[in-house]
Amino acid sequence: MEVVTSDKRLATKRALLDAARDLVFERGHDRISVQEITKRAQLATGTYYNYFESKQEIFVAVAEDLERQMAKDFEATRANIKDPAMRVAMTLKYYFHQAIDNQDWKDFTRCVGLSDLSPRQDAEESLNDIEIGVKAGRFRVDDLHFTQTLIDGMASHVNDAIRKGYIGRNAIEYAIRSILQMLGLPELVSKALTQTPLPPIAATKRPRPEYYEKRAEGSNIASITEYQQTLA
Amino acid sequence: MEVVTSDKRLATKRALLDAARDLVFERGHDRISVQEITKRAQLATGTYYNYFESKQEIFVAVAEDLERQMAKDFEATRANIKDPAMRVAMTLKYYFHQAIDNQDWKDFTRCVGLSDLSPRQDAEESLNDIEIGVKAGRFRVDDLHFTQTLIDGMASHVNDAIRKGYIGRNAIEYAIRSILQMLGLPELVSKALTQTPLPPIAATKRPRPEYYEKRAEGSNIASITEYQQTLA
Amino acid sequence: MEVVTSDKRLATKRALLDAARDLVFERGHDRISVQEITKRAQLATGTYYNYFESKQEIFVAVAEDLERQMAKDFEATRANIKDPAMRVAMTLKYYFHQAIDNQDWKDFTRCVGLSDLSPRQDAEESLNDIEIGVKAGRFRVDDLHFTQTLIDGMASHVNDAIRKGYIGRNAIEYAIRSILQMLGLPELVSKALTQTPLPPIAATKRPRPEYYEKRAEGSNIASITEYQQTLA
Amino acid sequence: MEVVTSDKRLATKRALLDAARDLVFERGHDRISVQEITKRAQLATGTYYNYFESKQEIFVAVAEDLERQMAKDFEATRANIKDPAMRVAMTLKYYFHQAIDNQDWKDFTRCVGLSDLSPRQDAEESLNDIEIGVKAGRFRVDDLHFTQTLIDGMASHVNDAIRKGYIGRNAIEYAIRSILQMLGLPELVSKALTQTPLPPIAATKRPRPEYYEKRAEGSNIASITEYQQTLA
DNA sequence: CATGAATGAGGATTCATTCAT
DNA sequence: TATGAATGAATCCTCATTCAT
Repeated sequence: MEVVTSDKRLATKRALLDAARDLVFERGHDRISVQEITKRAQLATGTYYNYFESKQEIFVAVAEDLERQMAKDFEATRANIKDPAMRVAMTLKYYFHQAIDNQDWKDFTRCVGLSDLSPRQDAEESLNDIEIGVKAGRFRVDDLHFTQTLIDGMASHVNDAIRKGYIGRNAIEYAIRSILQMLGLPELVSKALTQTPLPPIAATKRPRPEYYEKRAEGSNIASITEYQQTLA
Repeated sequence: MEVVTSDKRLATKRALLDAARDLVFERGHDRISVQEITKRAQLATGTYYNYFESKQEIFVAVAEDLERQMAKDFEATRANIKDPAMRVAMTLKYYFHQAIDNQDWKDFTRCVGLSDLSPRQDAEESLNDIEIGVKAGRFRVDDLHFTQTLIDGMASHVNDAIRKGYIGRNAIEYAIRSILQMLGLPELVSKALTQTPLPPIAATKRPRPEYYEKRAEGSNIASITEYQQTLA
Repeated sequence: MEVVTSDKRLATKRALLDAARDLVFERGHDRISVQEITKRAQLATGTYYNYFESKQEIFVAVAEDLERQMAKDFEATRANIKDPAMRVAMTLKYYFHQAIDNQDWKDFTRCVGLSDLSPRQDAEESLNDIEIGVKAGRFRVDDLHFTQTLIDGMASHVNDAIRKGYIGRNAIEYAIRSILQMLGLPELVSKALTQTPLPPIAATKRPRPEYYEKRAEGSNIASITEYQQTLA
Repeated sequence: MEVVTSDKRLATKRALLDAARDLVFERGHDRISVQEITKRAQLATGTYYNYFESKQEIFVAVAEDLERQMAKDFEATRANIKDPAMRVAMTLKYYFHQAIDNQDWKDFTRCVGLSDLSPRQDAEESLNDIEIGVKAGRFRVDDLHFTQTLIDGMASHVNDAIRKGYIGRNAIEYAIRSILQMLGLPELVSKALTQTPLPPIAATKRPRPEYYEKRAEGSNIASITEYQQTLA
């Protein structure tokens, strides 16, 4: 309705979003009710429906938050990739791996019944990436918008198939290579770009139990002896 | 209570179990009600509670079914492993990989809120394996029962940590090696056994969409071109 | 159906009755199901309906058991009362007091929703008592049967009113006196008989907590000091 | 939570409470369902659970209502008792007798499975009474709060024992006397206070059948002749 | 916009009763 | 007769959603 969205409105919405997210992460097992969310956010039940049309909607919004966080984590790395083709390749790789490895994302979406959702690059940004590649003469694309949508659909589909176990994770490489070829890159170039490893990206993580935190810093394997000690 | 369980009783229980399993696999997204299960099984609502004490109970029972299926799939392979230590190693490996890769198991347990459950070897069988190893002089173990429980707990714990993303899948190898050492095998032997690859095991699969079925037989990667065709 | 009732049939019925009675006295608070009764009696659910037409019916039957027990407790005392008028007076008094003071009766009937029921003398026996009185020239009654029914109804009504608190317990005396006059005794005689105290009658009691048991034997008041000790 | 409770909220709660109470008094025999209560109160089923957490809870609340009514009935009488010791004695006597003789209380609590509940003086008021007595030098008490709780527990215990038929009603006198002595009054004084009869207190009664109503005004015994007329 | 009372459909569970074997 | 599986209505309770204030 309003183009201008007051600070207060934003704050209230933020409170609801945070409440929803925290509740899911705190007690993932249980069903979470709108009443609980509003209570947690210190708001009246009815207020919820001034911001979201249904219960499910807030969970989608939280997922978008998580997606934005991923984008932010990746931002600096992205900025350093000058070659448009490499940027597209790395971005694809990043989101594919997030879909498989980002524990917060997986926990959250599973918990709220959005298991089918894949994190994806912002459409505008993606479009931009392709356009830049085209302008730089690296890509050959007839319809920018359609191409972007196509890539999006492919990625979503591949993630789905991996999740369901129909195909293995190596499908990611094939998918990226195929997309690059589709954008007009020669086969060998596509292959090379695809094989380039993703630089390490520091994820903004939610707190984990201390023990594993330490592990994660060094080798990510804890000795069995230590495991045994935690079995008490 | 009763030692004698009539055929009819077994048939009804089977009908309920099948109905529950099928419903979960067919529409994993939604919550499944007892009413739906009994309707599907062509029974009255109340009948359910002659067989299970709560709604959750049937899901545990279905999980046990899946576990039994895994055991059956592995049976022939197991029988061919003569060395007790190798048999223990391979069995551990099998169940570890099932926990991570068996899609039916993962789908099902996630869907019914049993995500924490790990498939595990039958306790009796496991005990037997250890005992045989001891008698053959391969293992040195003081308390058979306790050792079995310990291994079970460790496996469960490792699976849990992997699922939560705290550690990587390579923890499996460490876990198996550590267990073997714990059983008294020398380090080098443990390592060697651990690294022996698991022979291919034909899983009894539930039907998949046709397309992926074909894929699965040959290379397990479908070309992107084909993917695109499925995007309609 | 059968005039001959086999021993087995009687035994089964007795098992059901005992199970029902015991369950009520053991956990008076809760609702008791037919399933529980049969389980306790080591019988199948369906068997119940070979003996009783509805769930409520068994409770009525148990109440009749308790009534029979009262009759038995009173039997010896009754036998010693030679005067027919006195016997009627004392019998009335006995049952009136049982209705008010017999704790088992009160607990049981309340618990199974039969609070309105009053214990009463067996109709046949009552009729007999009146007839004897008539034959001995003490009573003047036109219609024996009707008179018996009338007395029964009056007693039931008085008990009801006392239970509901509409009238006090002294109504019992008035009731008895009125009944005796109704049977044709002169006012003074009626009064005298009514005022004769009921001899002490040893009730067959179900076990009580030990502490109160001891009390009941001596004075029926325990000192407050002792009470306080039980408050821990 | 909320200090402010809207009028509407109070009205709805009152409607539920009244509906529950009336249903119990009207058809004490039957089980009463939440649906029936809400229907009677002209509300939706779910509304009930905005006011009470469980079915049982409303019955406790109604009992508290009845308790408040008792307190109100006794208020004027209490106010006229100047001596703190006498006030405590009379108050104890009042509630003891209510526990035994208040038909509404007994009917209600029995019917809803709260038979073990005893009506009791408001804790705050009771505490106050003791404190006044202490300040006036009539009582000697170390710990006001604890003493109040102790008295409460004793009363509850005595009522329970009377209800179960373990002891007679004369236990009340012993109980009161003992409590007074416990508060530091000399034996003779305690005895004297205990024996003081409770002044007549007009109870706020729910409507009774007309016949008994008239009775209650004069002698509380109706002649048997009249009884017979009601037997039709 | 915020509020929170009201709603009523939906879901888990119990249990009196029936009936084929 | 005994059995016990099957039934389905009844009941408690939850919660997404609406709406008057």
